[in-house]
Amino acid sequence: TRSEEQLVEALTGRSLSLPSNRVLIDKGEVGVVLYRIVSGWAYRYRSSGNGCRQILDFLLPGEIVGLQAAVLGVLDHSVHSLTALHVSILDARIVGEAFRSEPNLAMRLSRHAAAEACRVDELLTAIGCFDAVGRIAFLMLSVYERQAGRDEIDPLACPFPVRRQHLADALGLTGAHINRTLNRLREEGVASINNQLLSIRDLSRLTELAGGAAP
Amino acid sequence: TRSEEQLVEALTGRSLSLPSNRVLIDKGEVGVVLYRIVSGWAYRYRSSGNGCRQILDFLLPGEIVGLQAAVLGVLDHSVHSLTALHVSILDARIVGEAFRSEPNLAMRLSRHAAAEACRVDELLTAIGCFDAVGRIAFLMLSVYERQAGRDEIDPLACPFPVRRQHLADALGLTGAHINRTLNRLREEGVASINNQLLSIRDLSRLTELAGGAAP
DNA sequence: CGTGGGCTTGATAGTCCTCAAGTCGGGTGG
DNA sequence: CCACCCGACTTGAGGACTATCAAGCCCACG
Repeated sequence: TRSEEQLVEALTGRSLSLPSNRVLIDKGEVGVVLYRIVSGWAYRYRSSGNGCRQILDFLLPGEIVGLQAAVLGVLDHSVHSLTALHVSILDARIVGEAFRSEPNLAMRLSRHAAAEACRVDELLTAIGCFDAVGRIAFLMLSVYERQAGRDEIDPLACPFPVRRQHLADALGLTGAHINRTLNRLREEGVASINNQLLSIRDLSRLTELAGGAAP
Repeated sequence: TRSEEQLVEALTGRSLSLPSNRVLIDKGEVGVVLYRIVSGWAYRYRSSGNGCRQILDFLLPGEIVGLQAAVLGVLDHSVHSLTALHVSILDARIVGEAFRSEPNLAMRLSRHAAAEACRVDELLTAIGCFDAVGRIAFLMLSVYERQAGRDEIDPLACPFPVRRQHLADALGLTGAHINRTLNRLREEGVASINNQLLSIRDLSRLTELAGGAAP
């Protein structure tokens, strides 16, 4: 991993800061750069002809943005900043180089891509199989567990900078209905979102609503 | 690619035949084998706690099954045969070997995985953004274009061995509603499914219904 | 203090689901 | 060869869930 570090450093560019709600990558861009999120959240989405957009995944600090573009050549989705965002810029050639001379690094990148694909599979399953309550419960759990896997997170104060409209676009619902459903979850003492913080009051109940399957 | 072939052949096992509607891989299996579809169709799906399943992707001849398991270690979804199926068996170590000594092969496998992920992104977008007509139109187009990209396909007789229930499970609808919507598409002269064959009568209309975006 | 964006809430309508019964075709056993 | 049977497909009526549209609220911000 010594030479890996050298490779990464050689192809690491400057960093970039962005306010919230800005374009990081636009659909169709050719994949010449990769980003690594230093701080802040982003999300990737597709827009779909009829003016509606579908959020495919949320991207948290530490994650790589634009891997698909580096492998396939072009990106089929866009990426926006969700919060203020700070990213470091990598040269996309790092992927080709990794495959050529750093198999372990290439393997790790592939694993990252596979994990990302896995999350999309889960989201698709949630949308296809659950009603509004189940979908929201699923997303809450997913976001919570992703963060808890890295840091120590208080279930009653888990960072959750996702707006109603983002939830709606991610879960195939409308903002109005997201709101109603959120109210129900709060009234029933399951979970609530306040001031960009998620409070999980009844984890087992939330898990049950989300389909029981702990990813 | 000479040595690639050697590697592939060295790790290619027997082949396997399966009737329709059988388990090829079960969720949770450790990824020690890969399959390459010689003939027939399969689909991969997740089941979701409440007894419902979500089909994530259809797998056509020539495609690889179980890549994710080979990269991540375990599989988070199951794979069933849709029609009678004939597959050849590969040793999953081929993936590790490819990364270690055949960068081009590894790259190609990664591209395959990325294309698969891309299809899931599209399906998720269709389910999140379209109503029943749009979703069905999307799936018809997707399946047609995947086949037309490989073989010469008659738009009026495109192989489509997908049952109502499969459509329902893939598109987040019920079999009954799939049927009604299929009737509407047929009556309006857009497309119809008969005897496992898809007939596209009005391609531009179908494309429009599917969101206009030609993948 | 005005403004704008996000949040809330209500009434209405539409899409889609549920449940159930009935049809059709192909395969099986007598 | 025919009766039977089963799975897949159809179709209908009623109801549940969610979208739509619109209005009002609230806070942060200029």
